[in-house]
Amino acid sequence: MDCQNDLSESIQKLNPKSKLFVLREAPQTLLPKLFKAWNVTHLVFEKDTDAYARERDLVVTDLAKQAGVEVITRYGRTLWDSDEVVAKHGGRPTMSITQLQAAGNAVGEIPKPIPAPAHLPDPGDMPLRFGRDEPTTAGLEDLNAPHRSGGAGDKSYRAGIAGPNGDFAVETLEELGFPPATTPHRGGETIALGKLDAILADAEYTATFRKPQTSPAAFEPQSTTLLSPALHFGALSPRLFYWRVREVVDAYGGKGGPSKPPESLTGQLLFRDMYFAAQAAVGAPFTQTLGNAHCRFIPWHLPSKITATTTTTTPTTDEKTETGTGAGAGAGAATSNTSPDYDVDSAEAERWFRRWEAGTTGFPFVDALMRQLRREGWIHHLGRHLVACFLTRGGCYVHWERGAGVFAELLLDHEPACNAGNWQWLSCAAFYSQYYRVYSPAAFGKRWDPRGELIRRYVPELARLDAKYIYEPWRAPGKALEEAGVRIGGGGGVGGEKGTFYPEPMFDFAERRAKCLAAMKAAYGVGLYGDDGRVRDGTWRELFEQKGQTEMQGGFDGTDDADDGEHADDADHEVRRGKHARSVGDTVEEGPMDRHVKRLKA
DNA sequence: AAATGAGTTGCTGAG
DNA sequence: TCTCAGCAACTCATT
Repeated sequence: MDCQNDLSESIQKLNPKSKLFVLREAPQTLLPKLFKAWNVTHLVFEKDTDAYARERDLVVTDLAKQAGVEVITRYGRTLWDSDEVVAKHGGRPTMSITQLQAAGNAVGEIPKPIPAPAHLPDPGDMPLRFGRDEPTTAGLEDLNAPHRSGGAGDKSYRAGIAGPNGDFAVETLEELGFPPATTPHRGGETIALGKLDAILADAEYTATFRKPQTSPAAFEPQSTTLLSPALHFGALSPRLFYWRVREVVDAYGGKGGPSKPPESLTGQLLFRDMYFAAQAAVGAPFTQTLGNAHCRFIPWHLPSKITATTTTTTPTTDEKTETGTGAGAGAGAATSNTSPDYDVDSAEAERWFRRWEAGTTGFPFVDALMRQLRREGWIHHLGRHLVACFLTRGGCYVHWERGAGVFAELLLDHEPACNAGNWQWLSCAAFYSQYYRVYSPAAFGKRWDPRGELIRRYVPELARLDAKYIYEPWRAPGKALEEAGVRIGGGGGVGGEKGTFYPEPMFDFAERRAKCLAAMKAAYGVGLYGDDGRVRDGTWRELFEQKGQTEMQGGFDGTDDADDGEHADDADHEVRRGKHARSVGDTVEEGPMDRHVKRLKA
């Protein structure tokens, strides 16, 4: 919204008669009517590699051809056209930064951005002498419903194609039924370009930027550029970013010279291209395990439901694209990693997942990051590493697709390709395999933030606790807790006296780390990938049971809910909705059904 | 072609 | 304060 309003104002500055004209209807039904009504000769749009976007753009292109409209596409989301990168990489996904660099270099030099127009023509007539088609949502639920306030629902469509005043205005949060944003991060090209200028003005920062050495605990100001949301929403061109950084880097004469990819600023853009190109090659299964030949099958808890219609298709090579928000009308079959349905194979893992999501794990650094994410829509990349490792291979052993779903919902800079790719990286399902390198929820934070300032900010319950104990408050002596006004207790909810209770850690981290390591070793030993038939039909289980492996889907590991044998049968089809917008303060209690849940498939 | 080194971002404890 | 081996050990790139 910030972006659309800012763009509209920029257009108006060039020509007061013009602006950004927003039409409220799905392009698949709207465009054919516009082609006729407005005598359209050309349709120009940006390519995209996301599964839904590809599907939509194919339909639109076909409709345009039928109407005799010439279609022109450009790619603006990446440094190189992802399809060309894939072509130069033999049609295979780019699975390492070296591969991306080699394929990118083979494509050619990264194009320089085209300057913005200096003037714009007047808009023509835009008569709307046709009816409005409703979005084809039959059988689809409104995924955003939980976020719309007051049960008002989405009023933006009801207002008509040209909006409530008939002036093609940008929709408002209120029309969409959303409450005011809680994030302090604002969008729009003007802000993004201003930020870029400010960053580049600091040549030392720009030229010597080394991502692994930026702090995940820094806030006000953060240690990285925070330009990822601008890249996502199209407020900043990655190629403009790249070339303006290059100018500074090339001119830099500081001691020790500039940093280089992959750690440098331009390196960060290369990683982005790597994920986009990987997605372009793999297609729809890239955002999930099932049907993904490049993603290891690891029998995590809380796996996505496998249904007859779960997509396993791979698109043909020519129409590949990238990322978008996927939140549009009709985002359907193809975007399945955020599918709300998953099997609760372990009530314990489900509780851990809920507490992770709510920021009430009892591990303060994890909770601070998750609460920062929920409130502000952004956390530092290394913070994402920690919480992702913790949820998957380094703690909860919960499926990365669950975490990716939560990130997809909360991140301002969410790119399906980067999100899925990074979750695969951190969970060691793909891109990365050193699973024995496990982040510690206490040690990792301390390294960057020994005073625990990030925790004090986002977990106010602990704000006054001595730095010595702030990462592990359960180890604090009673006296220290008392002085800080902290009470440790509860299973992850904040108790009656708001802000005074902080939960006990939900498990012994060292113990969980050891279990996860052993389970990862077993999974690597089995060596299945997502496209294996045994993943779909469930016979993968035999391979793991032969190895005596217990930490897996439906595995019995003798934990607190092992007393429900008589209910095992009706647990088989227990499914939980994956989208549940609980706020940080909510108590996450074990539901009556939870204790009945055991395993999903015989 | 087997072997070696490197891989954006682990932790702990010794020196 | 910093560096480094040890922990256990995976893939990829290069030779």
